[in-house]
Amino acid sequence: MSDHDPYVTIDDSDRAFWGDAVADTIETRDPDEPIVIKGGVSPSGVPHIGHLNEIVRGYVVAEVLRDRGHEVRQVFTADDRDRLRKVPRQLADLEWNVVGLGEVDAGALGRNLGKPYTSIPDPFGCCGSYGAHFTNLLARSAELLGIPIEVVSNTELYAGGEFEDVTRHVLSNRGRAREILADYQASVDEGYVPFQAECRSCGVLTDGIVDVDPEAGTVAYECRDVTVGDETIEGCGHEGEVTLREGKLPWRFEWPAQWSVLDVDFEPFGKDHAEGSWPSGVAIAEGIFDVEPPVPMVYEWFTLNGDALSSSSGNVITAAEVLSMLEPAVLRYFFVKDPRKQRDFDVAHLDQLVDEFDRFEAVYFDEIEASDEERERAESAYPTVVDDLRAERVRIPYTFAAVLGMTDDPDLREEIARREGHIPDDAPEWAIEEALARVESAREWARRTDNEFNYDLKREEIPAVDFDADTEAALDELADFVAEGQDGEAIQGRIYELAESHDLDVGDFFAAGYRLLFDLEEGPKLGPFLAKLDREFVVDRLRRER
RNA sequence: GGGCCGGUAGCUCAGUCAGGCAGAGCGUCUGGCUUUUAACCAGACGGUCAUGGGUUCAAUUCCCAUCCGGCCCGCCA
Repeated sequence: MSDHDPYVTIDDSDRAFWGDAVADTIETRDPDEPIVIKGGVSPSGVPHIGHLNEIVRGYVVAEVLRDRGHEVRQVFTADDRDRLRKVPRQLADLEWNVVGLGEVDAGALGRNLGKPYTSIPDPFGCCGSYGAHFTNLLARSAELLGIPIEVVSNTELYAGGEFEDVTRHVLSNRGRAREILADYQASVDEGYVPFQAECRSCGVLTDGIVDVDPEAGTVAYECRDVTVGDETIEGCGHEGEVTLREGKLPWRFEWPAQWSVLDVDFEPFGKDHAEGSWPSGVAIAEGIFDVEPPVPMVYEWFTLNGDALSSSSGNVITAAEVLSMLEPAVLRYFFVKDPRKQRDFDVAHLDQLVDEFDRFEAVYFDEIEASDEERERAESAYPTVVDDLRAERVRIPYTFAAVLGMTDDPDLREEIARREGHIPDDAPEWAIEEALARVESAREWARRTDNEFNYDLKREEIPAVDFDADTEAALDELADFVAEGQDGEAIQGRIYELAESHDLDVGDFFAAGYRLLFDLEEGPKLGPFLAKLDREFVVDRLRRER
């Protein structure tokens, strides 16, 4: 079975970039074109960045293969005929507004446990079903990242008949199917039938199969209780018959069936599948469907801010939220890193991720020193994270962008960025525009994490202040000094002098300044900051006039 | 209980496949700016490579055991 160890695809390669390792393995198989790359997830609730592994890991490999001249199809199966097992705590509308269950009809959802996602009404009423709603959000996540995928609904594969032959084939060979699966699952017994029927009476997917006639294409069932985790969903007891299109294969068979029907050449999957579904899937693909399993790749799971991603506990972050704080290219870059490592998506330290990306980019353009290893990785990985390779692009360091975010005047932002040397004189217009777009992202990051960059210049209205006479006198003198057009360092020095000459504590005097500008006790280095704001405003504000 | 993956500086991570002086960025500290607050420049500090054994001239790297985080053997990125 070592031939199908899903870890060796990357482990056994000497490539610096895992995407090359996978692409090499795929090429070794000499697959027909277009090469098919698949991912898939149950549309069970709000999609988070963990789910994006199923899309972005495949995309990275697709891009490497395309760079090598191959034609590639990236399909994504919405495994939407799976059962709703539990009611999620949170949902999201199509605009990514996360809402608690109380805001929708939770009772209605609770009554749908055990039914396929696509048989449950959309709680928001905007899509054809619960499944369609969350598949829609998954598709939108891909779109936000600029990744083209073909979304395939499992439900449609069954209902439309594309899955009928494989389903019949499994049922015709159910004895053998049972034997193979029993090697991997202790619970498989003599009476096991690899099919779940959608009860005509209550709609629950039942395992209570009493008879099958593959040739006629019918399955007789009795709607028994279904055990899902530690919950039991009551069956209604109805006895009836369905066609092969009105139910589904259990996951262990459905996955290899997808490989067969969709002709899958490569599929990345989470570590949860590495030792369960994957080996049994390989055996079923070879022993039942007589197809070669795809090239496998295991990815480790992410944590978010140090804790497990968990829909039920609410520790999730969506693509939309992430992309409010950084560019799509940076998020893609996160997925270009080694899939074998457990990785934390740390919102508090997003600046480090962005800095790392900037460096990665600079290595690609040969602008900084780097090891051969780093260079080799950037060479083939960078083109998968950006759409256009443009050496003239401009990147303002993320934390500096956060500083610029303290003011919302776009011209001032650009002026400061230029003065500090973060925008070259000959930078093209598009590059400046994109560079300054990062300011909005960094601002949002500062706001969300409420970190040391979260200063909000109170430009519109002066904060409520109450200074003593000495402080007021010193502020007036500082205003006069600023009015003369002094530079930042001079203003900084003057602040000290004024504090001393008016017998004020230096710290208190600085705090007065921060209070006037930000309604806070501390802030960025005051002199240079004052020098960078428009002078009239600063002078008026120091005089407490507006 | 059996098995699989991960653990490298305060933080985020390279490096381990193929054994050969322990790496980067950020943070911290120091100095520069004639005077506490850096978004600038220069420099320094920082590690028992989770722990303990073993193999080897040499181990972060290979082997064994243990600890920690997570996963699989029931469903689920």
